[in-house]
Amino acid sequence: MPPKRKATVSARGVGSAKRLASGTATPRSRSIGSSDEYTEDGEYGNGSEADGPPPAEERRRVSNIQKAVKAMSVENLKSRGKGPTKSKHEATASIGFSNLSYLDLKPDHEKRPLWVDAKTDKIILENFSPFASRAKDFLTTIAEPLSRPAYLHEYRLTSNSLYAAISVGLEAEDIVDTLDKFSKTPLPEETRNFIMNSSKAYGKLKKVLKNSKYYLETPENSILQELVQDAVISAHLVSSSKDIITEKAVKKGPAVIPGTREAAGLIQQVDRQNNAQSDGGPSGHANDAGAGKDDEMFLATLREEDDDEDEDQKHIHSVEILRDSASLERVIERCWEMGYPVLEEYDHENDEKNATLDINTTSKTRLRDYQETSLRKMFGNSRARSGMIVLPCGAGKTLVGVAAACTIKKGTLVLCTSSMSVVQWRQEFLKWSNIDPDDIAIFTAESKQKFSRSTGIIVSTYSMVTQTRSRSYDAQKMMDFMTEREWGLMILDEVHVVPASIFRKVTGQLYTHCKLGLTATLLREDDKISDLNLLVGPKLYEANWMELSQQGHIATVQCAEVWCPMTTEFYQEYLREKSRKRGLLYVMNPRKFQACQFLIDYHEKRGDKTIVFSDNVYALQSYAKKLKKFFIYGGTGQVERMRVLENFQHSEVVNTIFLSKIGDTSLDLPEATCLIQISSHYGSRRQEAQRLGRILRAKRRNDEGFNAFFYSLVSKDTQEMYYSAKRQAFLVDQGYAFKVISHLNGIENLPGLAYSTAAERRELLQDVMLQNEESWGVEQIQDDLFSGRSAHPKGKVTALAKKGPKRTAGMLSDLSGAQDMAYIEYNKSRNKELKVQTKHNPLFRKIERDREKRKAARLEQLKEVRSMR
DNA sequence: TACAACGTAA
DNA sequence: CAATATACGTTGTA
Repeated sequence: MPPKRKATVSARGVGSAKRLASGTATPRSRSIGSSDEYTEDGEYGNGSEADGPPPAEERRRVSNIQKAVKAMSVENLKSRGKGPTKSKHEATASIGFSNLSYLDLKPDHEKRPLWVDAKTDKIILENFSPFASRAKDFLTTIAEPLSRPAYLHEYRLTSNSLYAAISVGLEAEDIVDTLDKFSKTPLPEETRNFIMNSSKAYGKLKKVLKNSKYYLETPENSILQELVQDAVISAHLVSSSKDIITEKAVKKGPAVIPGTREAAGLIQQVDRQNNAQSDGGPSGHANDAGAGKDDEMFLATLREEDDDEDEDQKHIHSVEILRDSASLERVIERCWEMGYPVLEEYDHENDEKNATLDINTTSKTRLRDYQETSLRKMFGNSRARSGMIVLPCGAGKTLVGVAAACTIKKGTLVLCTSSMSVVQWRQEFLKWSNIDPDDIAIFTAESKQKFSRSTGIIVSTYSMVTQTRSRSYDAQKMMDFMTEREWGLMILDEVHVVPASIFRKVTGQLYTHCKLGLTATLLREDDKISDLNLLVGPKLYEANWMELSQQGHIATVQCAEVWCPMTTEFYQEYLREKSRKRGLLYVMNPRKFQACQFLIDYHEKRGDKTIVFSDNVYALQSYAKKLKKFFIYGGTGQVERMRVLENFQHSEVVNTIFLSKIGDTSLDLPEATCLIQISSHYGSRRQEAQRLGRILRAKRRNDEGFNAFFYSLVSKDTQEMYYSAKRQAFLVDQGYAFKVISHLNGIENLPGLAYSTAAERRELLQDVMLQNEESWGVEQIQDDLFSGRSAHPKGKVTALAKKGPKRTAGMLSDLSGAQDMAYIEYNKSRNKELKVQTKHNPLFRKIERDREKRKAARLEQLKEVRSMR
């Protein structure tokens, strides 16, 4: 049995955060309140550097990388191993890898691109090696990419990644041999054993759906015997059928993915199989200078695979699992623990029971290389394998989904996060495939269609499917329709949301043979991301952002972090304030506002379309109002939203809009080319990546020398610095370099620069400081009004009560105030005022509700404690 | 339109 | 360190 290893998808952030912290790329001043950087008059402390990438910064970055590379050299490693403990520690900390000095180098190590560290199962790739591109293809197949910046890439071998490799058709021996070939040192024994042992049982155990029942299936009876003995597993099996069912196996042929060149008859069958393995990188290998004997040998190794038409697979043994999602999940998890990863495969070609859907990609549809590669991983051996495909925003995830559906040709279910993307998915299906519009239906609150024929596609949202409360009649009808049939494929858009407690129910509620998860950011800040392995399947493919942008599939982005010093007044208050208000202070920092104004002006003059993001609604509104730009946030009505977006895309006048986190996901604005972040949610890596994604599909990306811009405005010497480092971790792993700009050239000369006098700044500060208290005051007033009113009988309160809400509304618009007040401002109509008389104020109802909830929870706990005694 | 319920963050 | 508090966003239903 292989040693137990925890799947490590969620661990990726840890390493990168450490790397960032320990520095090298951009030196950061983290010293909150260090007075040497902060000058009294609020001027920029080190304003000597020029606009754009400061050369000094750049040089330091490069030299740091060279240092890191040097640190990996033989001499260094050898000497360090014998050196004092302290330097050993330094080495480990500064690069983030463990000491490799105990390894013996092969004589021709310089040509070989890999370091393999047996202790951490990490593999380090020297991306500057002539063989790097080949090694990369291989590594993405067998290991998890942890980080892929410019020079040193980091991968990790996990049981999960090996399992993915084996299920694509590689064999353990091939992996070991090839790894050894690329490695600078002889492959460590532990690593060799790990690969051989853990892959022994891989691909042997499958979860299959037959007649709306789930089974565990394997060709090796002994495995099943062992599993049935296990207490956990047997508890979740259908008790009546604990006996093992044995059947004859069915033979199958290879699959063809529509939309590929091969489907168009351009490539021979034989070549295809080789390509599937060796052509992993979209770049191809034509530009490999160092191609030589080694290459030939390497390619030969890879070609050998795939003749695993196993003759011994004559019988299949299976047991039935209980149907609820918890049981399914537990059984699969337990099998993993016992060393038998469960594969979910769908033999769609031989499925006679479910009707075949008439769908194909249109003749014009051509998949890009990387899309093809990802699909090959899914349809590796003529069956459809469940799993996840990770592609950056704007890289055509939808097309991958459509192509997958076209390959399986069975009833398909698409689940997305919002009803907006539901409509988009349907449009994409109609665009890329020849599906009959009658066969593709939408299931949302507004529209509950069905397809008329025996099978088809339904697009819906997660919340629609996982509704716990009562449903409308139509919705219930529709759910019944969906739960009682078997689906060939379920596409899970934005799959990173699935592990949430509610959404994970979908996998148990709906019968699907195969699941495909799509996402750009396989990240959550909690530890639930690894649950996806059990819920949908392994990660089949993850694209490299840098490579896609080099090939022009997504825009090239210049990322910059603009350091804005706090003004004296603001910083004093910042130091004094606790917690909540601090955030407001560093967002409203006048220097930040000026930087924002300057950048907007600069990019408008260049003809860019700019989006400004702010999480804080107060800041959003005051920035936008001061700069006279449009803004959209949660409280903005649907009509207003559409109007602003329409104008932004097509009008020459509207070149800048402000968005709250409403714009983080599923907003398609191909016009946008520049992005400024003024406030963001703590250290959310996912948010950062998704915001960057807004400009990746820029229409103009293929123009000569085109660059999109991504700015993060950060108030210097505040907590923001720390968060911003965390946020960037993911993008840095993807290879993005953040430049630090500490002075914007020419900002002093910008006409109409806001807050340029101390008086103005003081006024702003007062507004900001008042903001919280006033909003508190308003609450008090409402409380008074509310309690006063409710004391009176309904009819009597007329004039006085009517004045109440109006007065608060007036105060609010003056202060452009607290977030909760959006409600009042939008409810100025007479109707509302009358309603307020009879109804409790929503704010207080909510508070009351929450209080009750907490009380109930406490009582519940008390009861539990008592019953335990 | 209001409400309820939920997700996402450190 | 965990559970909690919080603000903002979303959805579907009445």
